[in-house]
Amino acid sequence: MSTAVVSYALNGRRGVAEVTRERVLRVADELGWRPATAARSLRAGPGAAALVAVHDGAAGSRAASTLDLVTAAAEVLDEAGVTLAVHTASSVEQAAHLMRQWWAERRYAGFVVTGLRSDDARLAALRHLPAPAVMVGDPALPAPPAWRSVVLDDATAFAQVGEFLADLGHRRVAMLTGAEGLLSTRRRATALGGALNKSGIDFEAVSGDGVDRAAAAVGSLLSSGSHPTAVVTDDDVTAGVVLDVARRLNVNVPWQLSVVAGTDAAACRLTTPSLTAVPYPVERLGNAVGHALLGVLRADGTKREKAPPSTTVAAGGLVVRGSTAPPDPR
Amino acid sequence: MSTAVVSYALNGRRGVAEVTRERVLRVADELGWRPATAARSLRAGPGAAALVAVHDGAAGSRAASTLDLVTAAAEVLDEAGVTLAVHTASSVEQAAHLMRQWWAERRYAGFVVTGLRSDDARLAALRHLPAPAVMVGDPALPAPPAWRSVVLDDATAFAQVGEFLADLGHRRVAMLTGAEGLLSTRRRATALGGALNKSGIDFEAVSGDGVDRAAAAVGSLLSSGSHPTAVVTDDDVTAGVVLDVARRLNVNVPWQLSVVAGTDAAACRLTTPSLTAVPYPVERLGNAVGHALLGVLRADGTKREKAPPSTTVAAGGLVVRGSTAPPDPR
DNA sequence: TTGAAAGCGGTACCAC
DNA sequence: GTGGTACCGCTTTCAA
Repeated sequence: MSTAVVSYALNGRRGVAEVTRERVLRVADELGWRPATAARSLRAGPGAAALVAVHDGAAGSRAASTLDLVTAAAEVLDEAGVTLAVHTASSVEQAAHLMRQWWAERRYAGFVVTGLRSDDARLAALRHLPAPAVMVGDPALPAPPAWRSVVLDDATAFAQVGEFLADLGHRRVAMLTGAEGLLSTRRRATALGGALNKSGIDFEAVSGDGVDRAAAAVGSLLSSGSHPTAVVTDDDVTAGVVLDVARRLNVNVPWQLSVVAGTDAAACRLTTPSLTAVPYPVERLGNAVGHALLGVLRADGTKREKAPPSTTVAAGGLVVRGSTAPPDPR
Repeated sequence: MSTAVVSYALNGRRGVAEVTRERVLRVADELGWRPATAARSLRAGPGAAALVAVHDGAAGSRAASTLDLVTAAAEVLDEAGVTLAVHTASSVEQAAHLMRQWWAERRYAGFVVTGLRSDDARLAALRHLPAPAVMVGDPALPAPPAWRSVVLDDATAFAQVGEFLADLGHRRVAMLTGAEGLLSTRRRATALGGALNKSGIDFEAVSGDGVDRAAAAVGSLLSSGSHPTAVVTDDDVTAGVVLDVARRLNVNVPWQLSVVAGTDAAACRLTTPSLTAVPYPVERLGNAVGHALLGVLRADGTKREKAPPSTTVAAGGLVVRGSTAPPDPR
């Protein structure tokens, strides 16, 4: 039997007698044989994509959820025979460098980019390649056709937080934003501030990048004479810090201070009081990333499909728990 | 100029005129050319390794540190031109399956395995391949020569915790262990229990697998008439839960209850009181993994080197913070 | 329906 | 020191 027959049989192409096919499949299985990725790639191009996680602390607590995202994406990708690898880089620049290099080496067929920042070196790098890419979390920017975005609609959710706090009667609200350059945290602050200003409520955004700085910021916020009656954070860890600082300063949560975590996580249910939080639908986000990636990889290989360049994943309604209440009239 | 000359020049082999070499390198650089991974792999075999993280919750808070580990390992590996990819699997069995498949596809040259469990399917799978592998965190088991281990000596650290608590005067100590099958948590409990028993101190290990169960366990532990005066956890998140439950039950930490986190993390410094913790030297662990991986990959390619099959990384001395004190004589 | 053969992009051996 | 060439393992075209 010739190699061509085997190849046909294994790849499910027609033109092989059913008996022959079965025999081939059986033997391959018995031998535990699988086609070598390298040989296959040499001919057809790489069949895998990569996500280079920037691991410099600015990503904050979202580092953990990267693996959740990938797991969810892999669920979708596995069925299509695509694998998604995760790598880490210690800076945005290094991430850009790695992607450039790996693209030149034809190691990966495309990339997934998370945690976009303003002036992101990765964007510039990818644009020049040009490699298929999926941008996760942030609104679609003017992008080459080989890109697709998966947008997390947390702006709506944060606006809702603003309305919620307004309805409770809060008049002064502060947000502890995440890392400086992170696009998502700025977008969240804008949405929250917009909703609050519309109700004529005082809003202030304070940099809470990193737990230590967050702790310091909350400290000075609460020590001032008339401090805000509600604090919204960018992530769950920072919200925990707020609770702790408040407790230390004898500020009662939720009566003297309401706290909202910008990203829900298991830990939010376990604090005292438990944390009201904006859902973070990693799983749906991951699935969407999987589909977007398949689209962008296929579109590149065959004809340009007219797929929507962007999918929006709703964050969902605020999960109200014990850390929010009407402000104490004092 | 022929392809052979180019290949020689780029790979730094001798037998090429210096002028020629420089010209080749310069042109390659200008063109942004890099050898295709697939073509290279086809001849020389894969040049990358993979870590398949089991992502089923049992890994607990250590999920986040996987990326730290990989980052530290990559630092070492980059210089040798080896890349380490991370993938996730939803169970030990799936991880084993993926490694088997990827080995058959000659996609990766070796694997890194973390979070070993008793009766681990990954061990059996890898043993049958046989693929070069680095086992992280647990003591060396009877292993094929293509394996190497990076051992975290947390047993010593946990024994030290026992002595520390004994010296403080505690007479009843409990440990909240992590996921059932996890080898490391069992080893830690054994070391702690051994040290305590030697001092004639009452020791009890309770399953605290998952935050909810941990909370419940601490609750019932503290509600009983004469509860332990010290609790040791397997990780930092669980320690946070202990603090919270204690606070809710009006058990004063550290005077009525001392708490020790089994794995130090940034969060341990920020609780009130801050958490006494066993250091978790991810970075050193990662570097060791990098070196071990290089060793095991090279040993496979060329001659069998007589490198030590196992590297031990000390956890280091207990970091004493505010959550531990002599027990209240009541 | 099957077999033979040409690449894919490098590396390494061989003469020159 | 340099150029020609076989080969890595698979896919695919073309003839039989």
